[in-house]
Amino acid sequence: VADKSREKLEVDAWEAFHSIRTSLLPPLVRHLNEQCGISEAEYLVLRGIRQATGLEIRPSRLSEVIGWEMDRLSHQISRMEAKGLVKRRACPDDARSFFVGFTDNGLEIINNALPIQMGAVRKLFAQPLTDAQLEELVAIAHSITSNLQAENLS
Amino acid sequence: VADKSREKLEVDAWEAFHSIRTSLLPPLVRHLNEQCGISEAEYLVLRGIRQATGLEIRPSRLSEVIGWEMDRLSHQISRMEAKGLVKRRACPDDARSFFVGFTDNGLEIINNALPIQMGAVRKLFAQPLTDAQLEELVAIAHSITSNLQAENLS
DNA sequence: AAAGATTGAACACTCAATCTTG
DNA sequence: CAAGATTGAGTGTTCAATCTTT
Repeated sequence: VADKSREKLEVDAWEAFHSIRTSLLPPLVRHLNEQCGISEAEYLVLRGIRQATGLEIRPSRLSEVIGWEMDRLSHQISRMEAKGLVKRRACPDDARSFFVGFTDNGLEIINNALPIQMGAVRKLFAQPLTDAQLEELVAIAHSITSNLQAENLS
Repeated sequence: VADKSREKLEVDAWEAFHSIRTSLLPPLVRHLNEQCGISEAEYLVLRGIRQATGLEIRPSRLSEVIGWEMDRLSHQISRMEAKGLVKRRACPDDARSFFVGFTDNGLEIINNALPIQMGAVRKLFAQPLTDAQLEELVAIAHSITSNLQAENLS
């Protein structure tokens, strides 16, 4: 009986995790779109660049910061450059690389979007949870990512 | 000081939630692809159909079961029909609608994939967590989705 | 008009192959 | 050859518009 209830618990928790994803992300993304005029991908890239000290950053570094593969980032930067949100600037040290920086419009948009999105996350994600639940989420994520290093699905 | 630590907790928890998403899903999807030859979208649709009693189901019902909008599902069914994973069958009651069912190949694939994917989820997601943590995830999801009904980001 | 479903365009992501510079 | 980045094709997702049947 103990095994059976553990199994049900596992399935329920997995579905719970997915229900958070699927219920929370769409309204957040829609809100970002309507209030700030940018997509989630554009938001993540602009936020990543803003974390850089000099308001510009090399793509390989940016890909680490936001956890994307280079091919994904390269496509996204191209689309955003075409839209006038970011611009590429030559890199003096290494001719293979370059810097990505904001356009004036891109900087204005992300400065506007950051507090708006943070407020929305707070309202929809954090507000209904207790301190203990927030702490537990951090612990859970740590357990899962640690275990991931060890396991490899063969 | 209390407000400050609550704010940090909220940001940490939000990042923790995302780190689960971004660390767990890619290996699971890759595993599904390599072991079963299908994508995540194909898996979700096939699993949804298998939950139907008669091994076939109407699209509008399927869209509720898996939580997708109809346009997304319609595109996906078309691609899967072209690949020979599912087939459309006329619906006698209502000429606007139809039934989606498995092809022989589609049924074989999902019967093979279900236990494989469940095992992978168990190994990467559930195994490192305690019973209490799994229960907490269910409670957290419930709090968030309940709150979502009340809030609307104006 | 409402319900069930589809379509085409725009945007996003992944894979494998490629190109250039170090 | 390694590293940094790009490209093109294939797949997936969203939005708004559309079409048919009820």
